[in-house]
Formats: sequence, C-alpha cells, structure tokens
Amino acid sequence: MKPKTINSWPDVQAEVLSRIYDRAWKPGDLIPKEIDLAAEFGCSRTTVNRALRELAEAGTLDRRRKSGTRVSLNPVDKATLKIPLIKNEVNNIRKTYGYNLIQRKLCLPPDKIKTQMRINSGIKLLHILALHTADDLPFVIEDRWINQRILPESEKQSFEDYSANEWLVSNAPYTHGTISFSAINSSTEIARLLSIKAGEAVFEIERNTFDKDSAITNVCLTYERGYRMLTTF
Amino acid sequence: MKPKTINSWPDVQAEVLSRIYDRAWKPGDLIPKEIDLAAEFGCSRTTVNRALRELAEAGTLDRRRKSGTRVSLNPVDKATLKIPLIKNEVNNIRKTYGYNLIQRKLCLPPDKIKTQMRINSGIKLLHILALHTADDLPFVIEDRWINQRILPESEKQSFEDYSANEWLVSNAPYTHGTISFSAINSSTEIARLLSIKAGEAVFEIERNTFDKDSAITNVCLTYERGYRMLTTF
DNA sequence: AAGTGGTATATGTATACACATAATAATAAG
DNA sequence: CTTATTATTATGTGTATACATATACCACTT
Repeated sequence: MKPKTINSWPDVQAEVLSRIYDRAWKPGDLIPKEIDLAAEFGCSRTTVNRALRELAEAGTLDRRRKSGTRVSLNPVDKATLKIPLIKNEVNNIRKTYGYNLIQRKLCLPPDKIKTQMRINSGIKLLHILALHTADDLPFVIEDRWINQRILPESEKQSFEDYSANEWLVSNAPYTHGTISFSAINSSTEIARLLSIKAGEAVFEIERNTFDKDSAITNVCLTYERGYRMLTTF
Repeated sequence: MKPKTINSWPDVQAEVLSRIYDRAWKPGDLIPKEIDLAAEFGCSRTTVNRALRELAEAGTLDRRRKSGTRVSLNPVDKATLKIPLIKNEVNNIRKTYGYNLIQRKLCLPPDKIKTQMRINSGIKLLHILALHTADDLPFVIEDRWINQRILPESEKQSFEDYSANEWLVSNAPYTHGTISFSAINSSTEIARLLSIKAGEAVFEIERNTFDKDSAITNVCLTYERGYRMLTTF
C-alpha cells in the first residue's frame, strides 16, 4: 500500500473532507493551522490556503483570522440552482422546443408588478405574454414586463420569432436581481394555456433583474403540471 | 479626476464586470489574455487569474486553455439557495418556533422512497412524521425516512423534543445529495395537518442525502400555503 | 480529403516570499 | 476593576517564477 501523496489543492481538499467525514475532525473542532497542514502534507501554505478557502466558501469550514479554522457546526445546505434558458431546458430533456407569442402590449402595470419592480411613477411598460412548448405540449408560460426606459431597443423587437427570455440574456446585462419560487393553484387563464384543469397546482418562478437601482424586467414563469426543479449538492 | 488604481483581485473583478456591463466587452467577445490585462492594470498575472477564475466559476466568463477568455453568451443565472434549519427559518421571520412529533415508527418504506434512496433490499427504515409551527400555526410538515443501518444512533433518539431535521445536521455527515422543488395539490392528510383545504397548492422540497453509495435519509418538506422561497443574485 | 503528429500558446497550478488585516491575548493606564 | 493600548498570530492577498496541461493551428503524410 503506497502512501498517497498530497500536493495539489484538490488532494488537500479531499483529505480534509475525508477527515471531517471520518469524524477525525468533528463539527466545531479547530483544525491545524495552514502552516502545520502544509508541513504535514508536504506542500506549500498557498496550496493549503486554496483548498481551505474553497471549503469555507462552500460552508464546510469556518475561518477567522487569528482564531483559526474550524469545522462548521451548521454546514448550511447550499443548493446552487442553474436557471437555464427555457429553450435549453427543453433541449436538455431531449424534446423539441417551440415558442408562441400570445400578447405584446405597452400598458400600465398593476400595482403588484410596480411594487416588485420598485417603480413609483405611472409609466407604461412593455407586457409580453408567451407560451413555450416541449414536443408541442405546453411547457411554461412567460408573463413578462419590460422597462423600456432602460431598454429602449426592446421597442424594436417583435418577440414573435424568439422569446424575450432569449433576447434579454444577451441584450440586458444586469447588476443584481431577486428570484422566488412558489406553488399556486392555476387560474382558469393559466389552466387554459397549459391545457390543465383550473386549480391544479403549478410551480412558479418570479424573477426581477435590476440595473443598479432601475428595474429592467420582471418575469413570472409558470411551469407545466408536475414540473420538478432539481439539483444535486 | 484621479485614475483608479487596479491592483487587488476584487478591483480586477469590478473592472472586468464594469467593462462587460458597459458593453465594451460584449457577450461572445474574446477579452485580452491574462498577461496583457496584468500589464494594463499594473498587477501580476496571478491576481488577474484569481479574478477571472471566480468570474468563470460564476458563469460570467468562459475560459479555455490556448483559446483564451470570452464573455459568456449565455450567462447561466445561478441562484444559490441556502437551506436553513427549519427552526432558524422560523426565527428569521421573527416568529416563535414550535415542534410536534406525530409519528415515529420502524417500517418498510414504499417503493417510491426505496427508489429515491436507491435501496433494493427489504430493510425497515425509521419513519418520522412531524409538524413544525410558527407562532403556533402549521408551518411545514417533515416526512422523513432514516436509514438506521448507516445511522444506528438514531435508534436512541425519540425525536420528541427536537426534530430529526435538527439532530441530523450535526450527527449525519454526508458526501452528497439531491434536492428537488415542486408544487402539489395537498392531499386530505396534508390539508388536515396544515389546516388548509384539500387541493390547495403547496410547495414541496424533497431531499436525499448519501454517504458515498448508502442513503442516509430522505425527507419531504411540505410548506404552508403561500410559502415563497426566495433569494437574490 | 482525411487523418497524424508536432509546436506554440493561454490558462492552470505549485512554490517561496513579503506584507496586510483582523482579532485575540497580553499589558499598561486610569 | 475597567478601559485603552500594544503585541502576537492565523488567515488573506500580491508578486515573481516555474512548470503542467489542454488545445488550436499548421505541416505533413496517406
């Protein structure tokens, strides 16, 4: 049995994780300092630092200057959800993607949207309603409001051949945003578009993106019945 | 107007992001190589590398050896969801947390659970059903299966005074897991526990955690009506 | 035209070193 | 005994340097 050599940062990570997992280092325990680990593993402190920094970012370790590094007591489960383009999402499940524009209209947003987008004035916004299909079956409804004051080019887009979802990613860089997930009983309108019965539970994602303080767009995506959003950690 | 100095990796990141944001570097564009950026900013390649590596991990940049670095065409929106302890979740919204064990029984799991946990044999699992409350109102149902073969200590726990949710975080280290989010129409059983009407849409999170190849636990969390899971990016 | 192999190159990683910073612990001052 | 100051220390960051690795590109063969 050859002793495994530990001299790359992934090696260090693996070794540290294995010690945590084997309970040699228990939650709350202070682990040796970087210099000592470097000496033990026969690598440089830089390499140990790289490995531990990532584990701290992942929430596995808690690090504090002077105090040292300890195993997290409450390793917060962090699930990173990748939110792909709907087109890609459909292609990923090996189905044929389709897109239908239902409505495109400049109008005054309801209060609910104004609140979400943090808009006070009575300006009109571009409202887009569209249906994305997978193998010709309803997949997700896109109900979107676009701030034309921030995105004047959106006026020229008809959004008939490709979705706002698609156009925005490469035309509307944002600084930050909010996202929320919820379950709702489908309205008659939603039920009709998704070809389901009114009242059936559907999964909704509501997203707001901002350019500094200005809202760019608000979108509510209502998925087909039984949709599951999944990820691993 | 003093020229801002760029010599720390956060500075480099900010500058790169600002150029992407100002469309000086558009999606798909090849950006200067690390050495050139280092020269321009007056810092070392290591510093530039650190900054760009993080942006690539975040999905903002695409990097390939020899080819170089380009601005992502499809910057995948990544939302990182922190999944806190239910107790903390309730405390965070400034409500009083309560816990009620409904059932604790060793029994054979249904096929659906066996599939999720990748269990073939006919072993019995510990089944826990409990209700978490916020200000004495139903908040979330915890429906859990625990593999006692992997976690023998769980046998001694009554789970009457504190939840499995809580006990497991500091007693069941895991290697990986899966998580899925969905919307369902509440069954009569769920409706009764949550004090809502049967059929009302509720938000569900199903999680599986594993120790290498062995399933540790499967849990299905069914939230109160109108629950929203939110995060920012 | 299609494959084969070599070379140049941008990113990826490891190292030694230096200094910065945060935070604890020790010390001095009141 | 409390508060302010200072020293110490572990992590955080920046630099120069070296070598590793993936891969685009070109030359060459078949």
